[in-house]
Amino acid sequence: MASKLRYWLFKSEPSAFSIDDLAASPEQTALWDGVRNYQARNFLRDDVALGDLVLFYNSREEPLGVAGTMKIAKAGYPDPKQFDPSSKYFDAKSPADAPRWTGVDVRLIQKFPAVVSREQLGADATCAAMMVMKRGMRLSIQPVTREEWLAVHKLAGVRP
DNA sequence: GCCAACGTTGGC
DNA sequence: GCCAACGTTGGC
Repeated sequence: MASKLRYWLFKSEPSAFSIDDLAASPEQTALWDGVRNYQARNFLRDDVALGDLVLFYNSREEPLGVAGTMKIAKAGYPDPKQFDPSSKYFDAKSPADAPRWTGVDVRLIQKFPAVVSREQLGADATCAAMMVMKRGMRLSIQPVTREEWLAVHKLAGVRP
């Protein structure tokens, strides 16, 4: 029996990895790596499952907001960058036989016609309650509800 | 660029 | 195991 589909929000700085970068990736699929926060890692490792649906959120750089959607193409596996000394995400303390950090593969579903801004999100009763709208909530991998998923699509003017 | 909020580190 | 110092996140 299939497990219940979950909904998530992943943050990325567009200058590091944008939704256009994802669209330009082979098969519009890429490794979501570099998560170095334990709570976010636990979500990636334990809860994010194949087929789950994800909001792509532009963090720290304009245009802030939800740029589009993607789905999980491969569930959690060791983030290779933790073993790459040339990477800023290298972690010398991560044991090779028990990797500390997890990545997942994501595949583009759609880029929204325009980024759904924080102003739009804040003006919507459903979206305003999302974790990402809370001040000081820094978690880069967040669960969202089905209602929030649908409300963001309504604001974007597209079908889920 | 500012600064508040948060997570991690390290001395004790 | 506490907690101050420090580094990072992230909106403004």
